[in-house]
Formats: sequence, structure tokens, C-alpha cells
Amino acid sequence: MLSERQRMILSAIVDDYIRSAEPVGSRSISKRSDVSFSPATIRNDMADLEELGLLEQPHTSAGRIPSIKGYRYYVDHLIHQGGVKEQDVKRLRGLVAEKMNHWEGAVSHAATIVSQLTNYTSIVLGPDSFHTSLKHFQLLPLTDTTAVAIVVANTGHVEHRTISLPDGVSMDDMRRIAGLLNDKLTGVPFYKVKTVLYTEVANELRSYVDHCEHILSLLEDTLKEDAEPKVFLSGATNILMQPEFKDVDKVKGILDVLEETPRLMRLFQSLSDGIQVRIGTENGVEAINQCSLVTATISADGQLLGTIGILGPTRMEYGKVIGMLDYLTGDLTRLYNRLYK
Amino acid sequence: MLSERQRMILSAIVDDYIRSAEPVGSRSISKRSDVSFSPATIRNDMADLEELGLLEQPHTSAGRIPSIKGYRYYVDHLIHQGGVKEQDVKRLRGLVAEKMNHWEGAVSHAATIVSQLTNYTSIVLGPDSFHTSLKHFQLLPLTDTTAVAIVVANTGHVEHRTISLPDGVSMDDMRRIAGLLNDKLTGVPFYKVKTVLYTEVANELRSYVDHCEHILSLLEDTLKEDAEPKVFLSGATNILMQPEFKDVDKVKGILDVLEETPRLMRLFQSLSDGIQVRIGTENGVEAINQCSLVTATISADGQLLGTIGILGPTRMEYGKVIGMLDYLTGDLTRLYNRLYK
DNA sequence: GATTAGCACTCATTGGTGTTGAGTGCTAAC
DNA sequence: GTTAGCACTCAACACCAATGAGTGCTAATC
Repeated sequence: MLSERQRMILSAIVDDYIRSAEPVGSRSISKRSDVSFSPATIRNDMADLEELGLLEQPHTSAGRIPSIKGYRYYVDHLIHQGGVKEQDVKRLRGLVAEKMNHWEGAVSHAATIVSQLTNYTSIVLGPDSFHTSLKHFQLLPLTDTTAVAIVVANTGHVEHRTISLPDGVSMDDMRRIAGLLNDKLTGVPFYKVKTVLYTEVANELRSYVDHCEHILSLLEDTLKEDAEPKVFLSGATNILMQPEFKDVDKVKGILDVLEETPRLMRLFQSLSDGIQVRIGTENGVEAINQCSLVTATISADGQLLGTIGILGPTRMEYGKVIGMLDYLTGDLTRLYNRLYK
Repeated sequence: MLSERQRMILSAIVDDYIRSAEPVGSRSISKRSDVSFSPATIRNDMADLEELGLLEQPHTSAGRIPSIKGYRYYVDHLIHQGGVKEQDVKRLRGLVAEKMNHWEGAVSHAATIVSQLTNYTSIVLGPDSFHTSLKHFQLLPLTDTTAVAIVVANTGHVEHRTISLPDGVSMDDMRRIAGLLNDKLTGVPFYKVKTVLYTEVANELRSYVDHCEHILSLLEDTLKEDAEPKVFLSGATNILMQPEFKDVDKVKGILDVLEETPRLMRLFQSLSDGIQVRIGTENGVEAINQCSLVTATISADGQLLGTIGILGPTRMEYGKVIGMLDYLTGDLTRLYNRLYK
């Protein structure tokens, strides 16, 4: 258990380090107006905190920096909320009004604003295939040989895909195929769609039309795309402005993760509801061991609509970020309800 | 006019520098097996080439590096084509087979492969609003208050957009609106859509339904999105592997341009057909003065379908890149014809 | 007249050395 | 329990000499 003074010192060190990115010495803490202990006293506590694994020393003659465990303690016990500024709130609120007719536009716009306000990277993920099911399927003939497939998910999310048809598929065939799919697939979660397609749908389809296999694989392709969550990124290069990432090689690994959707998604696995903070190695991804990720789920009526994450250095302004996400998810939920209810 | 030997020396310097990223000295050229002149002779020619502005010297006791003008001469007169390797061709050809049902998928996949094969960044732009016109418009009711608008362009490109309707718009209304838009807007280039919408469509619409203004602005929003070319990026972080971009600050500017679509598009302005090379300052964009952009238009039947660009350091393997793009555009055109004809 | 050997000169790079100063741990005094 | 005092550590910086890659110029050679 930490003493009151030790908690105060830890808090001061984390705050200072977040601001300056430089190791914090005992003297600089002692000089703070709200501190009335000598550097020597503080040094003793710092040594204790280091023994507890909450602080680290880059080298003997340097100050202390927080360890992962130190940040964790800070986030869990010491953080002072309400870091969201008046003007930031205004900016965030504005977007709900501005983009009020377009859900995806609003979400991505929100992410852009947050990344600008924080100077970190924001990542938006749509819901994954476990949380969404097919609501409606439609085939729209385009030319003699092409059609547009339109897939609507239960979240209200819509996808389309142009497909080129094999010869000999009539308008009537298409209507029947669409009807069949709506019959069989409505309400089926996307991760099960493939299975159902090849069991229940396949047999019946065979009696309707030729080229059945080809059409099935086309449909599979089309629906597969919907099963993959959509990713939106903003401020990916902000990480380059952080002094601890002056080295190109360190940054390369991080940006690579951001560029490859599957690797990026692994970061968002097994999240629980609400706001969550993952610090450094807690993310379990080698390349971003030096980064923290704050995530928030967006949902309405128990339906998961997406996840928004803020990626920055472990030396992140946790209070500010958590405050913003807290505010933002509430606003987005309200917007969703206004749009789709 | 350059002498034969001078051309050879320039070519050798550019080739060497592209490979090594180090200033090239007279001695190293003289040692090449296809060269039979002494370093002193080569030095004389190098001095001449520098006077002509084709070479530069970082400092007195260093070798020479090509100037922008030098690269330009190299690209225009000295380049040796056919740099595309057998295995690369196989990789590129594979994609046409693999993604043969999905145009956008094939194009973006192609870009990914090219960026991997070259280690540069590849950028794909859809056609802009001057080169495309509206072919078909459809409104698909989704729930009581929402609908999906589907916009088909004359290129075969399809876009959708979910819109939430004002109260009191019936199915019949929607059918009429769609019919009206198809009447008035079919064949209209996207950049003119807004004008036509507010002149020809507006009046007639007013007699059909209430809430006319709101619907008009919804439609404008919907169609506007189509007017903006779609952008696809791949290998954006490859630039970090180039030795001349070891410095984070230099890279930041470049990645920023890539992240902001409008700035990125400015790079692609006023391109003529076919393959084009823009070296360093020729791009007219401060941030990428140290980069070259090779672009190729993709078209079928005189219809512009998109542009693919490769962005790398001025010290770029021009021969290889041009060869690949040459090959690729041909393949993509064939794929398009197979899909939509 | 074109080419080349020879030579003095330039200058970025590298490695070694001493200095500085921020910060520590420990001990003894308060 | 707190603090002053002091010896100690070590990254960062500045300075300096040595190195060597590469040049330009001149005079000799083909």
C-alpha cells in the first residue's frame, strides 16, 4: 500500500513526464508549489516506488520515469478526470449537428477531430461479424451481365458490391435468388453466413438455376466483405511528432501495424464494453510496446455499433483522452438513435 | 548536346546513385567493366555535366549526385526499359485471374502488389467528376424513415449512401423522385450535377412533395460524394526505409500529404494520358520536393477509369516502375473490358 | 587535341579525451 | 521521520587530431 505522499509523488512524476518526455528528478518535484518536502525525502520515496516496480531509471544519474505498472496505477487510482476543455467540447458537439444525416460520416469525422485535438492517432472499427447479422439482401440489375448486390446489416450499415454475372441468368433468376437469400439468411450473423449459404441455400439454389457453384462463390465473396469490420484511421502520422519516436525505425513498426488491417484488428480483440486503457506491453503486440491504446465501444440498445480507439505513446494524456471518449460515445449513441429510430 | 561518353557517365552516375544513395566518385565509375577511361577523364566530363546543371556536388570532397535536371535527362533519354522481372510479371498477372470478379478489388490489390514489389508507395485515384457522368439513380426503402440511395456512374462504378428521410415521404414519393432524377440527370457529368439539381430538378420536385429543400440538400450531399474521386493508398510507410528519409521531420511532411486527400489529389492534377514522370520540384508541392511521382492513366474505350501513381524518392528505379505501370495498365484495361463489356 | 598520371587541397567522418552538470544514494545531523 | 551534505555516476557536449574519399589543376603522354 502506498502512503499518501508516495501517491502524490507518483502522480507528480507521471504528470511531469507526460508533459516533458524527460526523466523527472527529485529537485523539480520538490520545487512544485504544492509540495513541501526536500529533494532528499522525495528521493527516498522514489527509491521505494522503484522497488515496487512503479518507476524506472534510464541510467544511474538520471531522474525517474513511470513504468508500465506505474502508468497502470496512475490510470486506475490517481487520474484526475474532467480534462476536456470547453472549446474541445464545442468542437465535438458541432459535428453531431454538422453531419447529422450521415452516420458513417459523423463517426469518421469525429475520429478526425479527436485526433486533431489530442495529436494522437484515432482508429475507428465497425462492428465485427459476431455482433452483426444480415437484415436484408437485394440484387439490382445494372447491365445485361452485371448487377449490384446490396447487403444491409442489422446495425443499419449498408454495403454494396458490383458483380458480373455468368451468362444465362435472367431477371427472374435474380429475383428468386434475392428472395431465397432473404428467406434463409435474414437474422443470420455474418460469421455464420458462409455455412448457411453452403448448406441451406445451396440445395435449393441448384433447382433454380444453372451455374450454381459460380453464383454461390460470388455470393460468398460479396457477403464476406461485410463480415470484415470497416476500419477508419485518422492522424496516423501524429506519432511522428512525439519526441520518443524521433527514431524512424521505432515508428516504422507502429505505422506498419496501422496500415495492415488484420494486425490492427488484433489490437481490438477481446475488449469489454465501455472505456478501456491498455498500456504498452498490455496490448500484447510487439510493435506497439511503447504505445498505449484507449478504446471505447459505441453502442445503442445493447447493439455494438463500433469501437473507437486512440493510440499514442505510453506517455499519453490519459485524463484528456478518456474524458473525450466518454463524451464522444454518448454523443454518437444519441446521434444513432436520432437517425435510425 | 552531350557527347556519347558524357551520356554514358551520366547514366552510370544515376544508376549507381539509385542503387547506393551515396555520391558517386570518378574512380568507382572508372572501375566499371564497361568503362575504359581514367578517373581524370571522367572527372573532366563530370565537371562539364555539373556546369550544364545535370549533376551536383554535396560538398567539395564528395562525389556527384544527379540533379533534378539530371534525372529528367536520364528519364527522357537514357533509361533502359524492360526492367520488369519474370517473377514480378507473374505476380501482377496473377491478380487479374484472382480478383477477376471485382474491379475495385483488383485495382487496389494491384496497387498493393506494386508497392510491395517496388518498396515505394502506390496511390490509386478513381476518375474525377469531369470524366464521369451519372448513369443511373435508385432509391431503396430500408425502414420507415431511412432509404439507401444508389448512384451508378457511366464507368460502372457504384456508390451508395444511407439517408434518413424527413417524415411524410411515401414510397410513391420516392419512386417519383428516383424517376425524376433518372430523367433529368442521366448522362450529366458529376461536376454539373449540383447545378442541374437546383435548376431543372428543383422546380418539378416542388410540385411533387413537401420538404423539398431538405430532400434537395440530401440529394446534393449524396451525389457530392460521388463527385470526389476515391483514393486508395498502399505502402505509405515504405518511404521510411529509404536512407535519405532517415530524418523524421522530412518524412512527416510527405506522410501528411498522403493522409490528406485534397492535398494528395493536387499532385494528380493536369495529367495527360499514359505514363508520366514528375521529378522532385516538378510536382510543384513543397513537401514532396525530394520525391518523384510516376503516374499512369487507366482507361478503356477513351473513358478514364482512374489513375495509378507510384511515389518514391527522386532516387527512384524509374525503369522498373515505368515498366510495371506499363504492364499493369494494359492488364487492368483488359480486365475492365472483360467485366463490363 | 584528347587522355592520363601526379599532386596538393578540401572536408565530412570517426574516435579519443576532457569537462560539465543533472541527478543519485548514503550518512549523519536535526 | 526529515533534511543537509557530500561523494559518485554517467549522458551529453565540445574539442581535436587522424583518416580517407574525392576533387581540380598542371604537366606529361599518346
